[in-house]
Amino acid sequence: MNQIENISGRQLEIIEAAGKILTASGVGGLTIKNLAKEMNFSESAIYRHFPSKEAIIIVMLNYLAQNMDVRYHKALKGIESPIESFTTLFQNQFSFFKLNPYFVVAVFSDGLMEESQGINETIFKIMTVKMKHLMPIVFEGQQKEVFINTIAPEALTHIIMGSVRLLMFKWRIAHFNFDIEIEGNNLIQSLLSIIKK
Amino acid sequence: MNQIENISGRQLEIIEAAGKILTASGVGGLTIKNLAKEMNFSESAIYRHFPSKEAIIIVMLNYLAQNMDVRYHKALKGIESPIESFTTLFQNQFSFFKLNPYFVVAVFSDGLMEESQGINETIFKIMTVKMKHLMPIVFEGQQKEVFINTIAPEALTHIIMGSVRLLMFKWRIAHFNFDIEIEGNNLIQSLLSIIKK
DNA sequence: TCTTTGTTAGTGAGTATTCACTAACTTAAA
DNA sequence: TTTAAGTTAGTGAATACTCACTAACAAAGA
Repeated sequence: MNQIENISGRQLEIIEAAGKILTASGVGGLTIKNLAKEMNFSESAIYRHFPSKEAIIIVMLNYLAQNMDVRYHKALKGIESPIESFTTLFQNQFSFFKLNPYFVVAVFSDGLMEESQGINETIFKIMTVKMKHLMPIVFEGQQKEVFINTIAPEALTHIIMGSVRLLMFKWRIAHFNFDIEIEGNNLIQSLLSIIKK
Repeated sequence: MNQIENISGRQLEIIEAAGKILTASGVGGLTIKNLAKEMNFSESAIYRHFPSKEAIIIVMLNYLAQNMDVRYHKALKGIESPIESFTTLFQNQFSFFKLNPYFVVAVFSDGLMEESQGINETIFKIMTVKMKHLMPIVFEGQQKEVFINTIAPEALTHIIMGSVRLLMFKWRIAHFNFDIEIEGNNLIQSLLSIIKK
């Protein structure tokens, strides 16, 4: 889907510093000044590695999206049962979020979005990556009659993604102060108990 | 729940101007300068009516929350059936959002949230108002065995609220370019077809 | 093996712009 | 004559970003 981005070591460090700031202080804290402070060098040095703040965010989101896509592919490989696929997909997602909480901040923050068309498109791409993996699972589950058939796959996918997003949101406003893997698993079970035939 | 706020005519005008800006330009566009321009007077005149920008947002959110609470009460009065209550609650909500799209921008924007404790609390209060009305409907539906019982009412409420939130989000990033009442009704039907026993 | 030349990754000072907010003044109505 | 509601003209702080400059290193030619 996407060509492999060539990210230098320093660029990766900067991205990780940006993530650290996002987790700690949110979108509002992500300034060039704070980024430079986190990297222990001057503000202008940032611009040796990125042309703009927008570029930093876009590269960061792309890097994470790519990471996510690869993880999903690996995790779902060889799994046949839709229920197992469903469970694996979300378990994988929750453990990824646990590892990279700033991803949640970035993707679910509208502050980032409004200004830049490029950032907007990248976030949209991430939603698409997620859909790309979830939809076929739901569809196949309905075909094989293990998931309920009384509702269109798009509608079912919407409901599933919405509840997952809300869990993310709650996790974020709780400042990541509960175990997203445990709560995520609870949600998976709740969802399955509803959509299983 | 909340004492009636005493809002002057001018204050209400300013709140409505803020709403107009939110709808058109999002959280980033809501500045005192833009607010003054929308009101056709100088920036400093705003401060004749509000002590701070934060106060404007808080009063606005409180006003909307109160409005919402009253509407829900009226709409649900006299309805017995949980399914009808459920449908009415969300139809009411979607028509309210259609009338006040800026409410969606305000409440679902994380940009607003981060900065101020006061704003944070007000948004939390709004979520509570919504929960206050939805939870008893779900609970009663489960008691009367018209809604499924295989899942805790909290979990069911979470899934419902998540899918509604996601619809709001989609509506917003589509710049309000579809009919939220129609799509909302579709969602209500989808949800009912899942949670009805 | 020097020496020239170019590159990479940094510095610190400064740019224009935007932000919320304020002091001092004016005007008009009660 | 007091007060409410407006004006003009500012403030300081923060923002992303640019500028001229430099130390350290790499490569290539004499």
